[in-house]
Amino acid sequence: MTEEKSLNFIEEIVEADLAAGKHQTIATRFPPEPNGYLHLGHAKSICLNFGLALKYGGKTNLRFDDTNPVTEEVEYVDNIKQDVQWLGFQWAEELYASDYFQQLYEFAVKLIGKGLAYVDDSTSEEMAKQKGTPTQPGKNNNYRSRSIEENLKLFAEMKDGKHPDGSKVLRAKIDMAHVNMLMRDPVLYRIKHAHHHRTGDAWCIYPMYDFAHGQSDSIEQITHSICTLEFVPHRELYNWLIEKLEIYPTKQYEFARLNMTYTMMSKRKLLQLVNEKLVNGWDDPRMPTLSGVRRRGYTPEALREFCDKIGVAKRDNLIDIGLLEFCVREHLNKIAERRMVVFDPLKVVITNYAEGKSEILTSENNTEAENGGHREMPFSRELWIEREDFMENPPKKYFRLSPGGMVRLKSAFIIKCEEVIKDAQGHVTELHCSYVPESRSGQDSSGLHVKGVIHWVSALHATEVEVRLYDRLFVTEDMGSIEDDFKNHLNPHSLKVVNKVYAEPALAKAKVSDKFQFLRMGYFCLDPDSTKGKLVFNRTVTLRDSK
RNA sequence: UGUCCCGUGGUGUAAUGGUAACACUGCAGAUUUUGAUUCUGCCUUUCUAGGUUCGAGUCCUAGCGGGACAACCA
Repeated sequence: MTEEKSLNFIEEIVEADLAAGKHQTIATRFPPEPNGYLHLGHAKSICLNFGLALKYGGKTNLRFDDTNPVTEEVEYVDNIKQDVQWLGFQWAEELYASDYFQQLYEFAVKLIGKGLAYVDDSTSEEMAKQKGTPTQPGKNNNYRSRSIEENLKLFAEMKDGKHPDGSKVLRAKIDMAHVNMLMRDPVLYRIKHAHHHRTGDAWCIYPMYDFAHGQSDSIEQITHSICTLEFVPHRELYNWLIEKLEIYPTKQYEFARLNMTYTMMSKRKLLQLVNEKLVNGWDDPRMPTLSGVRRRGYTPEALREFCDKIGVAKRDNLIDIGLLEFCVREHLNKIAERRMVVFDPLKVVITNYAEGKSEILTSENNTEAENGGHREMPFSRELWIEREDFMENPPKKYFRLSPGGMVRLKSAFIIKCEEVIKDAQGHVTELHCSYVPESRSGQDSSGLHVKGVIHWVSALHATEVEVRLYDRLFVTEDMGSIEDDFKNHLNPHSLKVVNKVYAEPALAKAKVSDKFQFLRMGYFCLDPDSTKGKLVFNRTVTLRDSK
């Protein structure tokens, strides 16, 4: 196979490194902080990191960046692991930055010993003031000139719990006038008398991101440490620490994070939606979380295809959510069995069909699938059709049912509308139709040609289900550009529940997360809220509509 | 009035000094027992100005535009 696909800029770097013999094999890592659920932006990162290792024969570690015990929880750890596996990837090792706390502590001592770190007693307000601004240099304070011995002693005291939260920090001693704000003596360690989900109460000082992430990369001998663009300014510090600590020189590379129309990827804001009950949990099918889209009915295959299609580059982007939906439809079209379900029922009585009679017809499950097979559908005198599939005064290009008009009932017969029954208000309540017995699907000898084909369900055999119709979570296309509260942009119609939807009997056998195409209505999957008495289906995505 | 990153159709992404292309979207048509799928066609592109070069989307300079950076968050 000679499929030629151009490389993204990171693949080019990897290939160049491999070609130059810089590495024999590569190692990447996916480093989530366990303070929330994974979302579509993480999917991009996961596909990139794991994809690279798969493509070039390396390995990928799953490493939890758990250096802030106050926001992190095991619940998140468990769900993150589940999401990564669901997406279809397996990590080489499951690791935690907290595994390295002792090592990190020793790194800090080494830095102090080299005169490259000091204990600062300033408050965070004072430190902010001394730091300057992007256009003004910062100032040194008196703590900066403490002796190595004093720093060593004080840092040990911090570790031993002799000082309260916020009273002291350990800072790198770099340059308070540096043009890069991150190089103006960044905080390395802070005191937090907090219980950690893994290390318990063993520590009361915790390293900051900049003193944990790069060091963890280095300890694991990660060859390519890939992160998003907001970490570009951190790279200088990342390299400085590796150099001063004299440890394995991992290289950091940055790519542009995923942004999508009508949604939002901020973990902090997603948490807010959950906490304020504006959605029904992290796995609400409207959420851009992996657990949300999974419950919605998206498939890992579709997500991986999507990540492949959006590419990897360094410029800011806003991906049309329609592209994700395209990928979802593309996959579901191949794998989802078809079923007939009537959402807004209108009764049809077949006047020339014997009362009490019924017969079994068959319909293909999926003509797109290799061995899609068939299912049985009962047909009888009284049927439900979609109210929308009948019009009393149809426009020219309408080719469904109208008075005196004919239509094909999918996988069944051609019927003709003979009489429209209305109530006192003039509301259509029922249609009386005749059917053409020799037009039966597969053995049609009627010679009739009708353009319209509609779905239907036998009223006698229908099973009642609930359907949840989802729309975009936000009404604003670019949520990154708003200046007011993001909650002002929530779509009030993002969820519409339709009860009493009539489904063909074959659907009653559905199991949770089973995926179907409801003919002409969209793709649906069975929600875990379903009970024996009542099945609940989520609309994953509509069908393309070119009406 | 700083430093860094980035500017290619409507949206993404390619083209690695040699004919600007692929996908999505949109529009038009064909096929269709799903107005789906499938198929065909069309619309629409290198931020600006200089420079290097036989030749620049690509290299250089400047400008313009967008983004990032002043958490004891990651």
